[in-house]
Amino acid sequence: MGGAGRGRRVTIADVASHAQVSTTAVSKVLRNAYGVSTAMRERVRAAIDELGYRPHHAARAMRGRTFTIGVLLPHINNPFFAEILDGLMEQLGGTDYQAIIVQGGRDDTSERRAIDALVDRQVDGILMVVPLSSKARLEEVAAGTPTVVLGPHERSALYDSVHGDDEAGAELAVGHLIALGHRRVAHLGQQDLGHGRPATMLHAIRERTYRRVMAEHGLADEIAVAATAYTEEGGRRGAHELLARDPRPTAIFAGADLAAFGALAALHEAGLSVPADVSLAGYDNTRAAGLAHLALTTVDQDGTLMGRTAARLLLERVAGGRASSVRFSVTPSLVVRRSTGPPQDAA
Amino acid sequence: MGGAGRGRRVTIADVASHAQVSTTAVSKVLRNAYGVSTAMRERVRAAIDELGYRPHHAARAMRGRTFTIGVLLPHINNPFFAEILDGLMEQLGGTDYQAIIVQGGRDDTSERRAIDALVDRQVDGILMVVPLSSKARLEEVAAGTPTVVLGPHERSALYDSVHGDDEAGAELAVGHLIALGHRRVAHLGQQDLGHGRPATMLHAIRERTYRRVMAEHGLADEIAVAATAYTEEGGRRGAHELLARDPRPTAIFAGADLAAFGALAALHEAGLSVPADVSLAGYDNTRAAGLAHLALTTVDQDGTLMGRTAARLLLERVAGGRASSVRFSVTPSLVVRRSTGPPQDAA
DNA sequence: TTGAAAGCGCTAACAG
DNA sequence: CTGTTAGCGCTTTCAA
Repeated sequence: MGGAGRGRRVTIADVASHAQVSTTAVSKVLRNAYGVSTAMRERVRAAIDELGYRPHHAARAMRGRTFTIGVLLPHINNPFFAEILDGLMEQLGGTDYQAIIVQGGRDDTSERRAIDALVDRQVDGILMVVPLSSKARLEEVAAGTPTVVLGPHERSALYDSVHGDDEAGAELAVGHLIALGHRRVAHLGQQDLGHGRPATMLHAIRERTYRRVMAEHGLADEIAVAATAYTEEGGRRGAHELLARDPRPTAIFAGADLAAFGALAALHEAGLSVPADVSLAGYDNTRAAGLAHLALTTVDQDGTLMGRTAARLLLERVAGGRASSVRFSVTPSLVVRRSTGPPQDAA
Repeated sequence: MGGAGRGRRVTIADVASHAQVSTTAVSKVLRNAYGVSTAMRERVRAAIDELGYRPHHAARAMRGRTFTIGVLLPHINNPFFAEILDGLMEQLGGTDYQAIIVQGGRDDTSERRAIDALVDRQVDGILMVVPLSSKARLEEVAAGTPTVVLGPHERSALYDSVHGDDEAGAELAVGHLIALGHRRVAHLGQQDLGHGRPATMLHAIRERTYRRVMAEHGLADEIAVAATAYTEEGGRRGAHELLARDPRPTAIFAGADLAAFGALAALHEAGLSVPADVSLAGYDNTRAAGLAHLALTTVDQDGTLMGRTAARLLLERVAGGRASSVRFSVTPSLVVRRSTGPPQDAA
């Protein structure tokens, strides 16, 4: 059943009769609405405390707010998402809003189901982190529920966007490797999963930028991409694929730290040392990348700030204070550690 | 507001009139209840599809089920939790149930808030993963909502328990290190955060077992514990603390892989090599532990199975098919990799 | 400023 | 097997 044990639950009717006022009055006090005298407010509050009243969420949802922010995460195994969530939770801390998370999964069918679950539960706002769904689908959702999308570089009139400047980030990483003297720089990317809008997905932008920067340095012929997944296993598989080429790359730019860790495993398995034989750069600057024994060169992009900002924008939308949509871009920076160095023959 | 855009939302009344039946009939079809002819069922289903009807979650919650399973996770940064969740999602896959996740956080105040959020939203069942709250508090929740608790070794009449055999696991790890010839085996543990029931918490059991096994081998004087947190940073700090002792340990048993990774960083910073100078064992067998360049010896305990089982037990409870409570224990096994070896002087 | 009353969409008795 | 109807607890006009 409903409450925290036996017995009928306490309703606003109970509070009302206990405080000798109407249910309307109680409702108003609960919502901090206008038109309640201080005296009445006090009486009601006292009654609420005495009776241990808790609002019935579902009943509330029937007419008004749910005080819930829904968060769509592709999968919780990526530590970068944890940072985003930390930022969101921090920003939500002072408010009455509660975050609930659903996992979108690998394909856009299961993601759709997860988003529907949020919409069905009438969350007051939705944060979609790196969604696979098409822009049309996102706008469909955004038309009904305040929405912020984190990841894709899209501008929509219906939702706010928060993302890192993936072009700048990828350029930093690839540029760094080339500046060290590398020519055969390969890339570990992610396969397109959603069938919606590859061009604006962050993995596509990182890959495209890699290709552009290579070409700009006259290295178009050296372009080598393995498109797997931004996971440890994906990185490992992709790196093996890249290392099998002849001649093999002297540097690898992984689109995500997780993939870079997988690449480290592959390099180890191939008997190659980092950075002497192969340099390796990642993306996200996850906690693990900073650990001394890994010391991964990577692109930092402050996930906490992104999460905080997304939450702020969402709360603004929920409060109804903003009609126009907004785009927030975080500028990344390169963190050079010991996983990158000049190529052997140039040393 | 509510729906997927403009216009009034489709209700069972619309479906009923469109299918020329009563709302009761529609409701029954939706819930797969008894007493509906096949013909009517067909008609109703057709009407549902044609009108694009979706059940109103809040209205449903007022009277019946929410078809929601709430999951409490301490924090999403631990990859072992991702495995548990994978198991849960897999088991929920074929059903109408949706999982929503809330983050409990560091202290039991914030955990309480997260659990309340689940209870308030009238989830049909709750899975609490390694909760900090007291047993009394858990039972309070379990009295009102079907509950499964994953982690603590408690038996309660009100909820089901799923946990690894942490005694066996810790014994495997510590025994392995001692068998290799180590005497100064230290332990990286977790500080007690909740003020409820330290004795049954898995980190307490791992630590207690470490102490017991050491004593049983006549190594009581060599016991050394750093109680920080099961995180990378916690492991790093704790390991530095342990390594500062004189004489320093020749082996470290970390209560979690995440802490072991932090310890690897600390060892690297101290200029010590693994396993030549110090052997290191972890717990959980996370994906990363298996990567070739880390090759962490660790205790495997099949988080997916735990998640699957927890979900199964929860669904049984939700369906009301079981009165008695159940305890499910997963037997761990040791995965020996290259991070452990005989001590230097014994080699 | 206050309160009475009409629903929100659904489920579950209860009648037919 | 099918339909009628009374609420679930809350918010929200609309009067007083």
